[in-house]
Amino acid sequence: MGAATAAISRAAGVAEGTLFTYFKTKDELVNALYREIKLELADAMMSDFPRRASVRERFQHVWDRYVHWGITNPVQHKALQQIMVWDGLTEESRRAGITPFLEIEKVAQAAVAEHVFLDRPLDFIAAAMNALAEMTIEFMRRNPAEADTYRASGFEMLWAAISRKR
Amino acid sequence: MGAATAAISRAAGVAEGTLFTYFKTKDELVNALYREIKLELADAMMSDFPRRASVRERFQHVWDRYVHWGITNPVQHKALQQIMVWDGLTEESRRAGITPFLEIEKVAQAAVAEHVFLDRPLDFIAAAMNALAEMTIEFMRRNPAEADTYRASGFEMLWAAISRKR
Amino acid sequence: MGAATAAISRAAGVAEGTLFTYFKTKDELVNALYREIKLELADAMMSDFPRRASVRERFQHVWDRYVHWGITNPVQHKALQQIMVWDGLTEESRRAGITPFLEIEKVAQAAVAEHVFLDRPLDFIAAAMNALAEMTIEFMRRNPAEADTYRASGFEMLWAAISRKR
Amino acid sequence: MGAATAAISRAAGVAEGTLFTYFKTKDELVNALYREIKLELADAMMSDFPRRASVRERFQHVWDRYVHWGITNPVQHKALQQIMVWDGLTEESRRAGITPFLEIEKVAQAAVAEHVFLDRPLDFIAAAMNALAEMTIEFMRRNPAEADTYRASGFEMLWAAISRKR
DNA sequence: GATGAATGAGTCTTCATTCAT
DNA sequence: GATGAATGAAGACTCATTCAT
Repeated sequence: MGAATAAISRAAGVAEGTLFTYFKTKDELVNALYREIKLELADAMMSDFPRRASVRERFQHVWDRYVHWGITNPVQHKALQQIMVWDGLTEESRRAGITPFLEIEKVAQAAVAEHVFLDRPLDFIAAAMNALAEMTIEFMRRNPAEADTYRASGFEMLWAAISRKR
Repeated sequence: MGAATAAISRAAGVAEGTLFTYFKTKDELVNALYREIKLELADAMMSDFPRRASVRERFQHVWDRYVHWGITNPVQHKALQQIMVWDGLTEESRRAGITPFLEIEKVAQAAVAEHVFLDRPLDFIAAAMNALAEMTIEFMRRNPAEADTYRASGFEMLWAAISRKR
Repeated sequence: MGAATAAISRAAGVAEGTLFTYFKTKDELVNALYREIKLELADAMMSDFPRRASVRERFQHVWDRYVHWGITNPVQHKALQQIMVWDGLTEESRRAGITPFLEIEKVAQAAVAEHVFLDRPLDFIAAAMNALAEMTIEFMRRNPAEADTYRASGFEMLWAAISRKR
Repeated sequence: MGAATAAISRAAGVAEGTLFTYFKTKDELVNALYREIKLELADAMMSDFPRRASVRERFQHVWDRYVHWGITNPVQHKALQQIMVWDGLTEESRRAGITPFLEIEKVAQAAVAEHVFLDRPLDFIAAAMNALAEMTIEFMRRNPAEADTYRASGFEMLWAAISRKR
């Protein structure tokens, strides 16, 4: 689906048969690709993470890195979106894809404990961030001139959505 | 992709060839399907719309109807998600798919004018609602026992995200 | 195995995809082909069968028709040989392929009852005929000038092998 | 065909590439395998050969060893059957495969000279033995409880087929 | 206008063969 | 000489599309 194995191997710079020495089936390949991209994304988000900054600054860091990665890696970003609505993604891969983001959940956990965030399930908070970031990336891509404005507005929305008012 | 034309025609209760008397290609068919489902969804959201209620009540109405439709129409919802990341969706269809939701944007416009909402692009607000609703539907589907809690929490997030504090 | 689906469809005078509207897999196709050829062979053997002639004459008739069919239908004959040692042939097909030859077994049965044949399992007798006929066909094909001699000698061997001496 | 070179090298306990330092192509390898198995079979048949026994006893010896080898070496036996109907087997290999069996033909030759056998081409006699033995092996394999009966009956058939009556 | 059998380009996958180590 | 990762041609199979009925 989406990409033919011929296209994938071409993109990877290997022969078509080579893919199948590493992955038994295309499904397996796509699942592995999903985890790989998720890891890359997590790396991008967590590098230079300001562990001692305020909750808001830490979230802002993660947000900025996320949307920046989305803009500068359009191919991977597009692939990720398509894989996420694909039927062949295993529950196992889905779980594995979340793992690298647990650091972020920990920050959220602390924020809930400190009454900075409303008391909501952590994965729900993480998913909200994800959803708003994806939608913000889309607007940034379509309107590059206003990209910075969208990035800032998007984060304001997120912060308002998850933090305790006042 | 995703569904073969053979499956689509079977689901539609017509012969395989018949599809192609109405649509020149499958791409055209999928684009039409997209608009069709979007219309259904808009209908579901706007029926019984409380035109005279408060901004918050009107948004709550729309939100509740949206997530309810997503839960009760899983097939269409899934199709929609897949079509939205599909390469063949035309810009024209995308625009047409938004049209039925202009009513909602009008409400948002009024809310901005009345300083109920922050001053943001209306389509950005609409997209935020969409993104949060999709993510909420996902949680409701995976955790039916807590569906109502998620629906309410999701709306609180949305409202906090777009409304002016205090 | 042996023949590619491309070759089979070409031989059948249809497009490659057409095969798969009639058979779900190649295995299924080959199994069907096996039964088909077996039926043809049985037809060839049993047409003009001299139901009232002596046991020997009836066996001679069957023998002559068999080796003649093998010589004049080399493609089908070769296919049959290859399918018979193929792993994908189902037990069901094997049984179905034998059915048209039950008439011959009936003759053998009568011959056993009349003490014309030695008292051996009927399928063993039939298999002996089959084995000797196949080997005879091979010699006839390799040495067309002596074909008639081989056909006659082959039958003498068979008759000696299965009939009661003197 | 039937077995991939990967499987063959695994069975042989060598690396995939190693096969091709000994054989230029798979065809060549299979041809060599054919001769190898034929040699093994000939060895099995001719060991303890009772050179001074009667013609019948010598044939019986060969027959017993043949069917015994077929039963106890199912893999090689199956391979042999498949190679024999395979298109790539060279005429040269076919001839070479027969060579180890010339000893048997010599016995048959003597038997013809002594008027024990009917006057038929020696290779025709050998082929008949082969054909009946193969078919007998099949019955023995499918019905192990009656294996000895089939082996004896099979030989009786063979002897009747090739020896001069009375 | 509706049908569905037939088509063949395109897809995933296998496997004999090569070659750098 | 041995290895096994890499290759790509060839194989089985799918599916959007056509067209005679």
